[in-house]
Amino acid sequence: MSNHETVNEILVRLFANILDIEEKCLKIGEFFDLSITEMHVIDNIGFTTERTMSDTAKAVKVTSGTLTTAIDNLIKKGYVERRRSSEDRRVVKIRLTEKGKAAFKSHEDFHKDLVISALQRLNSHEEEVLIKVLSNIDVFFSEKYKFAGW
Amino acid sequence: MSNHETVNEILVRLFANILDIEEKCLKIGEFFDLSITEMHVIDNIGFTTERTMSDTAKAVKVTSGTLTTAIDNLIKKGYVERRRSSEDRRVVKIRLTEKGKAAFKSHEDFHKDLVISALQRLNSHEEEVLIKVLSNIDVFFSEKYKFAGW
DNA sequence: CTCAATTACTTTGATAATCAAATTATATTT
DNA sequence: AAATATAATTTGATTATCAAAGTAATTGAG
Repeated sequence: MSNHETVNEILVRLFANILDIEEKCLKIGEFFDLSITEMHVIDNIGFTTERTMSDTAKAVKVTSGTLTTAIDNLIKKGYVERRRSSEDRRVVKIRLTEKGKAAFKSHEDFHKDLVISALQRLNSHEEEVLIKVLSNIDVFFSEKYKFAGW
Repeated sequence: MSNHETVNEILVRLFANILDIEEKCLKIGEFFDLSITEMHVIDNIGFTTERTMSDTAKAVKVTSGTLTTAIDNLIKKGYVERRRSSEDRRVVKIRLTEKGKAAFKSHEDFHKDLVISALQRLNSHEEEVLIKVLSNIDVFFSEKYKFAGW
């Protein structure tokens, strides 16, 4: 098997596993009532004082209708607060509650832990190779993105 | 910025975009009537002479009920063939049609492009290092999160 | 050799995530 | 003041998914 095939195979498997692990870890943790999708919305809102629905929808790449229902659920579960802007009453501002912030931190920690674990056994030369490759992939995707249209 | 932060940052961005990009690339190509999920099923069936529903369901990590409906649709769209095994009549064997094989190849090309980009600017020594690094991470994840294989 | 248990798959009934299009309320422009 | 544009929500649909129930075929224990 060529290097290319090997790398492809491992990358595909890694990608599939990481998503799976993230989901499973979420389900057994404190914030088990959040789906991956909801966690990513929380992640995106982050610690910003307040942000609008439109900004958030654009950032997480869903329609505003989809975000409305996502936020409805997150409010029901106590992770997010919503209020109308007084400057422009069409605008709705959202932000994380304390519980939402806790979930954010927990998710952040999970990521940190994953990366630390993954890099633990690498010497600095190996780390550099890995970073080079990740950057290349990153560039590949931004190129693709450009033409994939938006 | 530390290596850890760099890796984390790139990984987060990569993960946020990868499915999205793959989806967009799919939609503008010849096989626009396939969803990402369906393409992954096709990818998994591959060029095997024939495989069973159970094997495939396990490999793509969905229940057999979910796979049944996925395969129903792929058959409707002409990508997959299904027949009962004559040795054991409980077993259903599936395989790609010619159209399915064409879709498989197209998806494979996308991945090849990705890997070629990823390996750009690496010399053969670095390629070896990369494979070692990726393999380690891969093994590490399957070990550490074995429990996630519930 | 038979029938209870197991296996392989499909069906059913439910939920979550998503979109496009219609709707509502507000702001801006002409 | 009326027409247009914007921000968000609602509506109606689709797709992916699961768990549990159902069906058909095979295996194995007595």
